[in-house]
Amino acid sequence: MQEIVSTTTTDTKEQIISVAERLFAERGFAGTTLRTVIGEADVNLAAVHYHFGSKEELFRAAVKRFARPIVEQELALLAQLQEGGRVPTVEAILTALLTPSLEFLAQDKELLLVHTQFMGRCWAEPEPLKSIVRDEFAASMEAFLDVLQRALPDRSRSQLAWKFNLVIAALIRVQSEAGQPLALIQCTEPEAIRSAIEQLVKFLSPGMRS
Amino acid sequence: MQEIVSTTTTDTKEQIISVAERLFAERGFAGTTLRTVIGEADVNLAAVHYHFGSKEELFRAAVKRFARPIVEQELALLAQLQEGGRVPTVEAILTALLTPSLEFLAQDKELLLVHTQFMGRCWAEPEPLKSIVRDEFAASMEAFLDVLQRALPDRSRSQLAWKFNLVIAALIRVQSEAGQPLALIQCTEPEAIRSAIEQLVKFLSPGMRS
DNA sequence: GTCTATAATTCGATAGAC
DNA sequence: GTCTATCGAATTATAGAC
Repeated sequence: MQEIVSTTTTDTKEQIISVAERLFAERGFAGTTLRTVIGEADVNLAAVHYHFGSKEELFRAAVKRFARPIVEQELALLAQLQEGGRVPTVEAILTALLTPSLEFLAQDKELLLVHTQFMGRCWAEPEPLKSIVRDEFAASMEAFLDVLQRALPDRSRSQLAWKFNLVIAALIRVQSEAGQPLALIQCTEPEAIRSAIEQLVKFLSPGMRS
Repeated sequence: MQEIVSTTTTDTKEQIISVAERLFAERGFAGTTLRTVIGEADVNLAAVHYHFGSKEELFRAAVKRFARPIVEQELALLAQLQEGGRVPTVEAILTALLTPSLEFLAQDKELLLVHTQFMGRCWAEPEPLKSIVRDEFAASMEAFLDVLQRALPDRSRSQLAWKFNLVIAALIRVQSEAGQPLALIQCTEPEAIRSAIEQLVKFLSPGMRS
């Protein structure tokens, strides 16, 4: 549908989202002012309202832009695991869940840290912002929970739900702390990311079965 | 040192902290205005600045008031585990870490949910607020990491550190989600809290050893 | 210690020219 | 689509009477 007309996306709208994403990640929604956004994005204040309508809609646009490719890849990996009606292992399911968030955007090292921190902080936002994030990932979350239920049929749905919740918590924590002194993810080299995913899966899998 | 002179603490300073704590928990620091605080606390705006000096100092006061008894009990439980030079099990260490945060304030059901959500959101606050929280728990965190190192002497310090980080993440998540539909903690009955701690320890312990 | 009143600033949003 | 200019409201913080 879209043609590649330039190597770098310097469109005003995308530029605003990129800066807002980073500031939301660092300071949260309420702690970020539109004036800071336009200052760093080098655009006019009125442009924000022209393109997005409001600060909250800008937040929604930022969430959608970074969430969609991740959810897409999560569901693709999950479908791949279930080809031919197979029931995947817990390890395979968790790997499919964690990989897109941590690896997908690793092409750009700076971007990965921004995105991971943005996602980490998104889950801590108060309503109605949290719902924006939750809704965007809802389809993927339900699909993973369904597959987990089939991999562990003798566990109750409610038990699987809160354990799954802790997996998400671990993912968010790893993302939030990325780059800090004693964090699991120290650098964004593809090899280091894959190693981190592997260690995370080893940490979490036994608990899912306990 | 202190005498019990009244059944309820209606002191202005304590009243302000109590309301601020709840609002910080629900909306975060930047999302909470002093005017909302004084409105619900039914005190004057100037009283906040008289007692605390600034909004940030009010936050610091709130963090200290709820963190100190928790840290105190954490360290007491840890010392108790090590009596006679024993090396505790991983399960015992994790139980000592999780219990005070989840159980200590369970005498007052409403207060427990406020405190757990406050602590959960504190860790998502941007600097310099996050450092206030981290500093308050630093002594306890280091002590637990030291004991874990003795319980698992063949693990590297850095590996223990990020795994310990995930334990904290699980605790924070359980606290943040407390009371919500599919959360581990649905009610604040002492029995339910203890059961939740037990399940959490079972979930996390195998991962610590993996 | 508590209050009223207000300073000084900053916020999100909008109007209207180009 | 982008800009300047500004509105109206909300913010933290302070001054000064009681």
